[in-house]
Formats: sequence, C-alpha cells, structure tokens
Amino acid sequence: MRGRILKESIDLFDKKGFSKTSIQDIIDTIGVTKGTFYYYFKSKQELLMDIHLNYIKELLAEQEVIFNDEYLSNKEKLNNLISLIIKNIKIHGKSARVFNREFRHLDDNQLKLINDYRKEFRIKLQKLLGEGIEKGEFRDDLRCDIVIFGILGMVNRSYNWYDPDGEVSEEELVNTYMDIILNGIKKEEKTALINEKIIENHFTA
Amino acid sequence: MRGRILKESIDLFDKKGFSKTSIQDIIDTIGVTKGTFYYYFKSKQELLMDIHLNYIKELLAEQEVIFNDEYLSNKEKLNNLISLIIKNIKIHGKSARVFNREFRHLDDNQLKLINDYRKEFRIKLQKLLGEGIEKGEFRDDLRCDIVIFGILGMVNRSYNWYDPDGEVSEEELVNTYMDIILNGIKKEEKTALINEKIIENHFTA
Amino acid sequence: MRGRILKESIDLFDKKGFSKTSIQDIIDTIGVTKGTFYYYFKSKQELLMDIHLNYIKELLAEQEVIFNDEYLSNKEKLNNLISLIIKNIKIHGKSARVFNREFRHLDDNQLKLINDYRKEFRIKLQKLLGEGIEKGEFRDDLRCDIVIFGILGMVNRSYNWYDPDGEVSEEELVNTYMDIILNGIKKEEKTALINEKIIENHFTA
Amino acid sequence: MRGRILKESIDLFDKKGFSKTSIQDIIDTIGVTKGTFYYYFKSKQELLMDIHLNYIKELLAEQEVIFNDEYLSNKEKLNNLISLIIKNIKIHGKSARVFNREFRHLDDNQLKLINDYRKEFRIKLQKLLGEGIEKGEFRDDLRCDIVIFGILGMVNRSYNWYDPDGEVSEEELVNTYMDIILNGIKKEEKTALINEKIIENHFTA
DNA sequence: GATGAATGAGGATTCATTCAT
DNA sequence: GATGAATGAATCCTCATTCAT
Repeated sequence: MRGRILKESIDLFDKKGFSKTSIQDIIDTIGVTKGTFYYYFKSKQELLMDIHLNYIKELLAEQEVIFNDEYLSNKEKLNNLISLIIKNIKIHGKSARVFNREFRHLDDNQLKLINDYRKEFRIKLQKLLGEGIEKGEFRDDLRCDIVIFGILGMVNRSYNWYDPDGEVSEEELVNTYMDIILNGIKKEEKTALINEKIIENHFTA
Repeated sequence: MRGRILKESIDLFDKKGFSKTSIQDIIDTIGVTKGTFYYYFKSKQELLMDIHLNYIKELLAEQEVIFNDEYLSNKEKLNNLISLIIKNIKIHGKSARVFNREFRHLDDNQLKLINDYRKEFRIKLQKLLGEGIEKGEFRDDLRCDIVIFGILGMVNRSYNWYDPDGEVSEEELVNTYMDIILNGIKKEEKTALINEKIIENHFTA
Repeated sequence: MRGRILKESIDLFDKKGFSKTSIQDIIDTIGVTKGTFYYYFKSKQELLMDIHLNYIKELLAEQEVIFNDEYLSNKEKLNNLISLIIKNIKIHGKSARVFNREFRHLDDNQLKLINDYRKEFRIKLQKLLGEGIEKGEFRDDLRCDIVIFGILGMVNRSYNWYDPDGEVSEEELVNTYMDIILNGIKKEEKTALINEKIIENHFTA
Repeated sequence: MRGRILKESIDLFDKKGFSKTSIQDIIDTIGVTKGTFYYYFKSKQELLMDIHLNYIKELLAEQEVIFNDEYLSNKEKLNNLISLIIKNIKIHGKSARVFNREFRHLDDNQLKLINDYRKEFRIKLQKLLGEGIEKGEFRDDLRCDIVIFGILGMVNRSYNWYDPDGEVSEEELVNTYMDIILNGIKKEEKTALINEKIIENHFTA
C-alpha cells in the first residue's frame, strides 16, 4: 500500500504539481480512504520528503558505484554519470521532476537535509573533475564549481524536454552532451590560434 | 499602484512560491486592502500571467536587438545573448525565477501563449547557431536543437545558484560559459595532435 | 441618465436576477462609472424600490381609470382589467417580472409599503367582484378573496410563459381567461341537472 | 446529517431567499462547521439542485399514482391533482416556494433538467384535459395549453398566500378552485338560455 | 489495517459603497 | 454632474488533518 501511494503521488505531483494535488486526488486514484493515507504517512509533506529521500539516496548510491570503479578514467566516469542521469529520465523522470520542482514545499529542516544530499552529489562531481584535472584529462584554467553547475544545468534540464521514446536516442543525447562538454561547439579555428602561439613560442624559445 | 503590486508579488513569489503566497501576504506587504488588489488584477492567476508576459516580452525585445546588430558575428551574438541572460540575473533574477518555476500555475490558454514565446526565443537561438554553422563559425556535426537546449539549461540554471554580488563576477561567469560552450573542458590533447602536425609541417616545410 | 439607469437595470434584473446583477453590470451596459450611479441612486436597493414604485403606481392608476368608467358593467370592468394585465406584458413585462420576483430584496419598510399597494390593487378587484355579485352578474356562493387570488394567480402567471409575439394573440388569451373565469371548462352536463330541476319545478308548479 | 442540512436549508431559503442565505447561516442553524456542509454537498448550488430534484420527483411520482388510477374519471383526476397540490402546501410548502422562486440560481444544465421535469408535469395535465375533452367531460373549444397554464397559475399561487392553518380549510379551497375551473364565476344567466332550449326541446319532443 | 464523518483554519474572490478630485 | 481609486466586510469554497469505530 505504502508503495502504491508513493507511486501514484509521484505521478500526480509530476502531472499537476504538489500544491494542486490534494490528498483526495491521491486516494481517489488508488481507491482507498483518507484514513489509509494517514496510516502510512504522517502528512502530505512527509510524503513529499519521502519521495525526495528515495530519489536522492538512490542517485547517490548509483553515483557511488561509478566513482568506485577503479578501472575507469575520470573522463569515462564523467561520461557514465551523465549517462546515468539521462537514462534515469525513462525510469525515474517523474521523481526527478518532482525532486527538482517541489523542494520548496519542504520545511526548513527537511530542505536542509535534502540540500546536503544535493550538495554531496555536486561536490563529488567537482572532485571527479578536480582529479581529472590533476591527471591532465581536463583543462586546469576553469573554476570547477562553475563548470559542474554548468554541466548539471545542461544535463538536468533534459528532464523537462527530452522524450526518451522520441527520435533522439539516449546514447546520442549522452554523446552529444559529452562532446559539447569536452570539445565545445567551435569549429576548430583555434588550431590557427594555437598555431600562432606555438610558432611564436618557437621563435621566443 | 499596479506597479507596486507587481513588484511586491514578484518578490514574494520568488521568496515563498506562488501557491504559498496569499493575496493577504501581498496586500499586507504593500499596506492596502483586498479590494485594491482586485481593482488592478482580475485574479491571482492573471497577476502571474502579467509577470510572465512582462518578463518574456522584454527578454525577446532584448534578444531582437542583439540579433539585428549586423556588425556582430554569430559567435559574438551568442556571447552577447549569454551575457544578456547572466546580467539579467541581477536586474530581473526574481522575475526570471518566477518565470521558470511557476508557469505550472497558469491555465492552459495562458500556458500555450507563454510557451509560444518561450519557443520563439529558443528557435531564434537555433537559427543563430545554424547560420553560424553555415558561416563556419561552429561545428556542423551536432544537432542544433540539442545544443541549444544544453546551452540554455547551462545558462538558465545560474538563476538558481549564482549570486551576482558574490566572488565570481558576471564577466567571469559569461566567459567561463562561453569557453565551455565553444571549447569544452578537455585538456587540449588535440593540441598535441595539432602540435605534431605543425611540427610535422615544420619539417616538411 | 436616471431614466437610462432605470431602464437598463430592469432589463438586467429581469434577465439575470437582482442579486446576480452587480452595479458594475449596470454601469458597464450604460457606459458610465460608479460615481454616476450613486449620484442618482442612494443604493442598489433604492433603485429596486424605485422600479417597484413606478410599476405598482402606474398599474394602480390604470386600474383606477377602468374602475371609474361608469358606462361599464362589472363584468366588463373585470374583462378590461384582465386585458390591462395581459397587454402590460408586452409593454411592462420586464418590470412586472422584476416586481413579482425581487420584492424579497427590499427591506422591511419598503416591503410594507409595496405590499400595501399590492393589497390595494387586490382589494379593489374584490370590491369589483362584490358589487358584481350584488348586481347579479356573478355567483354569490364563492369567497371573494379566494376567487380574486385565483384569478390573479391565473393571469399574472402569464408573465412567465406568455410570448406576446407568439401564435396566441393577446385578445385570444384575454378571452380564454375570461371564458374560463366566467364559465369554467366543464362541458355543460349541468344542463341535465338544471333540466331535472326545471322538470321538477314543472311538476311542483 | 445530509437530511438535516436539506431541511434547514429549505427553511432558510424559504424565509430569506437563496442568495441572502449564506452557508454560514445554514451551518450555524445546525451547529456544525463548514467542512461538514461541503462533505455532503459539492456547492451551495448543488444543494439547491437537490432540493429541486427531491421536490419535483416526488410531485411527479404522486401525479403518476393519480394518473394510473383507472377507477377515476378525468374530472376526478383533475380534482385529485389540485387537491394534491393544495395539500402539499402544508407538507411541502417551503420546498414548493423554493422550487418556484429560486430556480433562477441553477446553472444552465441544471435548469434544463428541472424544466424538463416541470414540463413533464404540465404535459401530463394537458393530456388529462385532452382525454377528458374526448370523453365529453370538458369543453372542446379552448386551447388545452392555455387552460392548463391558467389552472396551474391559479393553484400554484396559493403557495404564496394560503395558510393551511387559517380559516379556510384545504377542502374548501380545493372545492372553490374546482368550482371556478369547472363552472366559472358567472351567475347562471345561461340557465335562461338553457331553459329556453329545454322548453324548445319540450315542444319539439 | 482501514473507514469516513467531521473539523476549522485559511484562501480567493465579489461587490456595494465612499470620497477626494 | 461625473470620475474611478480604494475600501472592507461578506461569501463561497478547499483541504490537510483528526478520531471514534
């Protein structure tokens, strides 16, 4: 029962939003009564917190697995993490949207906890980037935090427009994002620039 | 009066969210009575729609100016547009957040209109990218739509974390984003490649 | 102006009812502002009272004319009064409906006054009937008050269903009502009864 | 509870009118809270609709019983139906008045349904009259629809003035109405006419 | 485990009316 | 005569939550 309530709530919160979904909506969908809901959840807010916790904890666990895989380079880990997020859309898109939209309805304590988890996820990514820089996989002249915020913004936004059953496959999306992130969209005129610098260096050297 | 209501509403909607802000909250902040609110706005929803329209229309107008500047390359236009969005945070950050968070509370007709405007902004960016590709400013092997969604995701997300008065200046943020978008974060291993080619050329020269 | 407000109010009160018609509705129809309305009428209720007074006073005046016509028999007067009411539908149907439906929105004092006028109209009819009885024009075995209530109910009801521009002419309606009132709808089997009495009389004679 | 709300609402709607009776008035009378009201009724309007439906459905059911009594002549059925309406005053006078006054507050769909029922009641009476005419019980030179409208107007109006506990008994009222409807109020000058015919018949016999 | 009647605080909205200009 | 901004009380309605059974 608890599971069904969670599942249907996520559906409704995703479809109508938290504040526009009433307990009545939820129990009507399932076909039980108010008492039943309050037997399993102390309040509507606690239900929302539950959804948040389930989501972020699972995400962190999956992140952890990728992190601890010692056979992967940092670039590969980054790739896998982006892949993880994108492939989550199909499986957990609803939860993800609820997670990213409705946190405002948590109370201060709940929000604090969720934000800590959220930060944990982000910090780990920053660490990944930092280590990658040290290993020479990534450029060292950009602020890690901004870069990670940018990457997350880019990738997370797909929850709001990407249709996993549409014409763009998950692989293509992941590859495109990785390509942008790693190489940018500029036509390689930089070759010329670099060229000049190199030549210059040649002379000054 | 109308203007004051708009201003304070945006403040409150940004701070507490649309559904948790009551008309009472708004009028208490301003120090008028309910009747006054309803003299200027037909409903809470219409107020929200007003905020949305003001925001998107101004944004489109500013986009238009940049677009029509014939002295700029497409890359420069892209740079200016990103700069426009980032610098908007300071001036219109609240409206922007309300715009990006609360559209769900509009009714179907209102949402349709807003989404049309939203799309217009995005499509213009895609056209900018497309033309840039034709002119050889950008790579031609990536889907324009995905790229633009990615860029917008990256940039728009800053509304939620970037503090214009913090340690990172607006210019640095814009430059970082432009750099990532244009060049990616990968260490120039391709430099090596290019280097080699150059050296090779040296020799063959 | 005052006249226009009265006219449009009657229209709206008839169409939508008193309580569902707002001052705003009225002034919007006319194209003036609230101040104008309150310049001519102290309150919405006073406007309603005005409508009531205009209606009942004119009706009483017209009743008076018929009453004082010494060339008419009481039956003819009754006929003319019914005709008056029916023909009023075309001219004053809206006022009449407002008068008969919305008096509940007057306050106690206003209602008292209106009810006195209403009663005056009814009592005059009863007097007409009473005199007719004395003169042998009408039966003397029925309670005058009930009869008049009945006649008024029958006739006034037409305000709610009769369409003066429909297939039944005003004359036909008046004649039908007069016929029912005077003769009833029974097939003259009473002839037989009377017959018997007559025959009996024959014998006893 | 639902029943109590219905009962007290009818009382209040009769006494003060629908629009001047607030939900607060209703629940104060009963001594419950607003939530209770809305647990049983979706809206004030739905409550009104309920009252209308209860009233007209019961009336139609009772009409049906009289209609289907094959031992009664049409005249007797008409008499019983009028008696039904009059005797209803004591039992259902309040509902009846609400039914006849407040239908304007129903929405279009509700009104359509109620008017269909209303028409059903009227059409049945017309059929009764029509059959009576064929059987020779009633005159055949009057329009059935006008006659029925007239009778209903006469009888229904009593809801607004008749006091079942006053000096006129229900039987007397029914008999008076039936007498007017069947025989009219004219002094039998027609007797003379009939007389002459009879005498004439005597001679020709 | 589950029911569902009852609560009551809170919220959006309406509207007749006033009044300074 | 006329305006229209501002009032504020009243009203309908929603909904998370409780609790006796």
